[in-house]
Amino acid sequence: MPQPPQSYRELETLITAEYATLSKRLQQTARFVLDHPQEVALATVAKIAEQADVTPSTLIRLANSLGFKGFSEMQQLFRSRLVDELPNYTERIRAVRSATGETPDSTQLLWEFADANRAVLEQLPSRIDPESLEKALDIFEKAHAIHVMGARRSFMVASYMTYALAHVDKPALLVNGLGGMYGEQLRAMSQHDALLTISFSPYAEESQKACEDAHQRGLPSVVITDSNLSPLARFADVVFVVNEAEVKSFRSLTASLCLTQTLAIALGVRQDKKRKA
Amino acid sequence: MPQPPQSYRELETLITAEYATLSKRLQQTARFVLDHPQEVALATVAKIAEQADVTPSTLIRLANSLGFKGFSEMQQLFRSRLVDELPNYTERIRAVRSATGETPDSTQLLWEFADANRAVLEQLPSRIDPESLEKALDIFEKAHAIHVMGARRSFMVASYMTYALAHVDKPALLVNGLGGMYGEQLRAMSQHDALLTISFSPYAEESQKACEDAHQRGLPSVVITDSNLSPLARFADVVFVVNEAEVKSFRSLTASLCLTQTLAIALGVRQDKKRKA
DNA sequence: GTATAAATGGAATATTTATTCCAATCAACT
DNA sequence: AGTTGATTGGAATAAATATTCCATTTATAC
Repeated sequence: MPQPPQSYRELETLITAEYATLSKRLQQTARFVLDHPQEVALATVAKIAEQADVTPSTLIRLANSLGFKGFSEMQQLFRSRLVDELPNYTERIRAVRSATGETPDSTQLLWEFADANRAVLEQLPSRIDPESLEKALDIFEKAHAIHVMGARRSFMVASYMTYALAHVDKPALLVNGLGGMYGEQLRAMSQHDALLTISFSPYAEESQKACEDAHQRGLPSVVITDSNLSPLARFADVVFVVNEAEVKSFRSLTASLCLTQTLAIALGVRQDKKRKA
Repeated sequence: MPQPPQSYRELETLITAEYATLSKRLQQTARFVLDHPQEVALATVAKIAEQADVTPSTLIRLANSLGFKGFSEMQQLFRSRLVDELPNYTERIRAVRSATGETPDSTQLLWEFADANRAVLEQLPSRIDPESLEKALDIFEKAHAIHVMGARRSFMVASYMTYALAHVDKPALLVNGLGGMYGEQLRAMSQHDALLTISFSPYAEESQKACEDAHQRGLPSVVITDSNLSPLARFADVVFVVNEAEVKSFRSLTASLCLTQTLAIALGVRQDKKRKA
């Protein structure tokens, strides 16, 4: 291997090509460096090795087996990539936009979506009331099981929440309406459970119904929606209002997802603490 | 000078403010570091000193006189600037974090998630190859119907994509494995269809199988995954590698969602154009 | 199963890089 | 011009970081 790559892109290609011929540890390492180029660019061998869960020697060996004289030489390529790619974000959007004129070509769309979602995420945490967060977590913690309801566009968020809750060992049930059994699934909620409903305009009939149902039966209920005036708001014990991004009249769900993810993991953290105590 | 700046922006302000009070050599050095932040982030003291036409000691002295313990500490700020473009934001996170007792853990988590996802979205568009985007759209446009496959964590993305495609009038089928019928659903793909698979480590068996299946039957196939070395990559006609955010070992799906959303809507735009023509 | 080669981890070492310190220089004031 | 105090350069030292080497483990072939 006398000819080391001269650019990051060449390096990427080389690693992909040679991957199969590498040993187990070297594969693990190769994979890590490709997946965390930023880390590799700036950290020390020891730090990177620790994060990749290998020994420093292995990193050196990887560099050597790719034709470099040592790790430092390889690191240079990762650094050059950082510098080359350093984008002034808004400038690049403008560049993409003007280069394509009026036509909404796919790359420009991608920039716009990414930017819109990014902006939404920037605002989200300061717009969520910390007390509401804690209150919602109280409800979830006390509940035996959490039923999660979301129809149409919101279904995805509900399904993700159910998945995440399961991963922090919280019994969670997705109200999916399979076989037209929304009613049956809702009736299955016990007095010790809680309901989380995600619903955006135009608020699906089923979601409203679920929320009202829980309210009448005295079940604790948390709602994620898009306005304080949402029909679901008045039935809930805790309401989260999230502002979603919109591009070309397509609304995204990034903020809601970020919030549900936080709820799930914060719940996990709480449960952990409680168990230890 | 007991309080060193915590972010690049703060540093910038401090240097500007203190500039007049600095000695001649220190002014020269300060000017250089502000004008060549990239250089300062990556080079060694000796190299920077040479370029700035001062001695290494001077650089150390500058760092010290700005409140840093040493040059390395100051360099960290230049590096962080290289990595994330919005020092304002990370500064706010640090503020939330350091306000001990006042802020509940859940709020801090929310800030961290929002930030991690934001950072990912910032990088996404420049890491997605425009050609791949166009190629994927070609495939989708030609396909009679698009089958969307995603298991476990990726299920949500698949389900969203199916929803979005339906909304741009593209026939889409979610391979959901309901009733254990993955095999049956996959066999139902016709020669004129296409497959979109979303899969992340640890790659679900079913997703790998779906992808391989399509490959063997000669169906066009697009994959969204987390590494060039993903087992699904070699079976696909187009591969999108997305870097997802990770907080407390919980991975998010923001980037994948943003990409799928873009694909769906870009497809919608294309179809619109074609219809008009 | 045993022998042989390849791969691995980790401590020892070499190298690079940052920092300190002091003598020399420069500037300000008497 | 001479004295004092701050500033500067550069060599000496300390710290950090990368690399090498070898004993041990793991895989491979017989």
